[in-house]
Amino acid sequence: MVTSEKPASRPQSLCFNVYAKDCPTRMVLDRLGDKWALLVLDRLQNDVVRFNALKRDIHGISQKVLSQVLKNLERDGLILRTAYPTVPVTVEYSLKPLGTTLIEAVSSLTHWAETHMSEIQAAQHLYDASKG
Amino acid sequence: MVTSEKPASRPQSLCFNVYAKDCPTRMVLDRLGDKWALLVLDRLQNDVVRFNALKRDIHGISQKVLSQVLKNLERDGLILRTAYPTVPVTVEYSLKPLGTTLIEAVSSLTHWAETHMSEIQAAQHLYDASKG
DNA sequence: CTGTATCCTCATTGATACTG
DNA sequence: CAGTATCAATGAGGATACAG
Repeated sequence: MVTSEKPASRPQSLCFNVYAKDCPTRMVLDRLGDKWALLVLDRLQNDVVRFNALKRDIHGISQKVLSQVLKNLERDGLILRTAYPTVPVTVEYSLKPLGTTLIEAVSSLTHWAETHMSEIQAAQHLYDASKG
Repeated sequence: MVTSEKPASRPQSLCFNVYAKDCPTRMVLDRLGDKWALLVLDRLQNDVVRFNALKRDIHGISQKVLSQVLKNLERDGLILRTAYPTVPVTVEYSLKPLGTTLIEAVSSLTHWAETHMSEIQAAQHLYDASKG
């Protein structure tokens, strides 16, 4: 796609180049865009949790999606997967330090959400009322 | 779905109840999950921009998606749409204060991304090498 | 210029069944 | 218990054409 080029006049506030596919911002947002990933990270924040416990706690997630999410998070170095050779096998997931720092960064966003949610809802009602 | 109930032992770090559909965190993440919305907000951070300028600057976005995104952001009270009755019509989009605060909150995430991206990539390479 | 409408494709997801 | 495999359905998103 685009390799560089954006209106040159203003500072690159979000990212060196938000249009580049390899932009860090894009990647983090993709990760957050996965609505389940963050719930998994959150659930692991203070606990070591097994696969089925995650599935049970994060209500609504399917087995397939959970295993996908876990694989991605593990690949990113955010969580640790530990398998014990019991019968049947036991697998535990836990947060790595990198995952911990991400959760901490995210909390500023959640704080924003809690603070401004009422404003957003008010704006939505206003908008809906005026537009039909 | 689930109305309450989650392992009660640990603090509700992310949200009062991440399983509830009306959880603020969910909503903000949904908004961020829309990969284009943030690019639009970013582009508006210091400028007032017209529709086609946005379309041109945010390379790869389609007309349809751009208009959807703009409508959502306007509905949320994050941006302001101003139409001038010229011929042909002129429409300008700008950031409202609420949108500005969101962008600021997001910047902590982008900072995390820039700081830790190399660690993630290293982890990915390690993972790919070990798993084939 | 600023959109809306339509069609179409492709990726994500859920459900289900099966394996080590 | 902890996944993988397969299939069907749903919907987001692109391309294109058209309208105010």
